[in-house]
Amino acid sequence: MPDEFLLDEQACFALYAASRAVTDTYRPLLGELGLTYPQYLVLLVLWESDARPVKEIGEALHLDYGTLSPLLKRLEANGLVTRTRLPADERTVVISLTDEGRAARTRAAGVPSAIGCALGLDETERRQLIDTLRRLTASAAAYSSGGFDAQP
Amino acid sequence: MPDEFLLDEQACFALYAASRAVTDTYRPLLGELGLTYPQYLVLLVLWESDARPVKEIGEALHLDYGTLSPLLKRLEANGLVTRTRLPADERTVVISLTDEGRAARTRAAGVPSAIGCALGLDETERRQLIDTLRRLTASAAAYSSGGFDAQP
DNA sequence: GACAAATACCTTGCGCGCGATGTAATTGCG
DNA sequence: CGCAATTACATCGCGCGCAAGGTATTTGTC
Repeated sequence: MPDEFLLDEQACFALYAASRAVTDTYRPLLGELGLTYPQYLVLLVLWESDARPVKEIGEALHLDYGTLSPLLKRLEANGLVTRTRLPADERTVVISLTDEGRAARTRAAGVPSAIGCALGLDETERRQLIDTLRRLTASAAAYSSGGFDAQP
Repeated sequence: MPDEFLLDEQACFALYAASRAVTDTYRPLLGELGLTYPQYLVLLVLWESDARPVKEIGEALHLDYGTLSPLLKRLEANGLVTRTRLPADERTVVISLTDEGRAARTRAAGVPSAIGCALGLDETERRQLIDTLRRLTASAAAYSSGGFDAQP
């Protein structure tokens, strides 16, 4: 049996390395738009459906307020989104795209295909990778908050 | 054709989310040992072969000096490694395990299997995931520094 | 209608991760 | 040999990512 501690045997390290390699690939592309990868993810969420409370963005991206609050302030400072308190509930802050935020989608038109090309996976592999990663994420999340595959 | 900008269609986001979910799973386990996940990775490298220059550790983990230098100082401050300049070449700093650093391997004995369980993948899936991620990482790295699958 | 609990968000602190810049030691080249 | 280029590492600044603690608003309960 191979050593459990061997770096190259570990799916976790492959995941960790791959994730950073992908971010590296995004960096020059998004840099031209003045965006980081997490900021781009927030825009993806808003391009799907605009004017969403911070909570919903956090749920979509699995990010908490501690990460999102300053990130959204930077997006606001860069003129891509606005932050408005909901009159019906003064606790919730709704994030909306500005004209420039919507225009950024056009400017980013080439990004998904460029990345798709850089990853070098065919459609079958891509589908299967997404499927495996989603089950892995769900399994890890269940383990982290429950001990095993238990209900809350 | 589905919207290229859809979050759930993107392998990159699945990767990003999975990577953080895995780190979340490690955190409580490594927290008991006073380690972070990147620090644990450095120890994995040293447990494989001790007394390595910073450069080699960086190559193994795909991390640069800007990340490693302060991280290794923290490991030193916590008594797990020593940092010694090589007499033959005063530029290179060799990182070596202390007794406590070697003992940490025993204390971490249960970590790999606990994580393996948390991920919920069978051996076939695990192998294939590692293989796909490695090819993806290599492809992304080639793209990032060369334009396409070119030689250096 | 008062008040405790819950909710939505913000701030602080710390550890990465990476680009940019700096420094000392070594190598290579004429 | 002399000196420029290279190498190995350190430092700084900034943006995450997350835990912990704080504030303001709303909801639920009596």
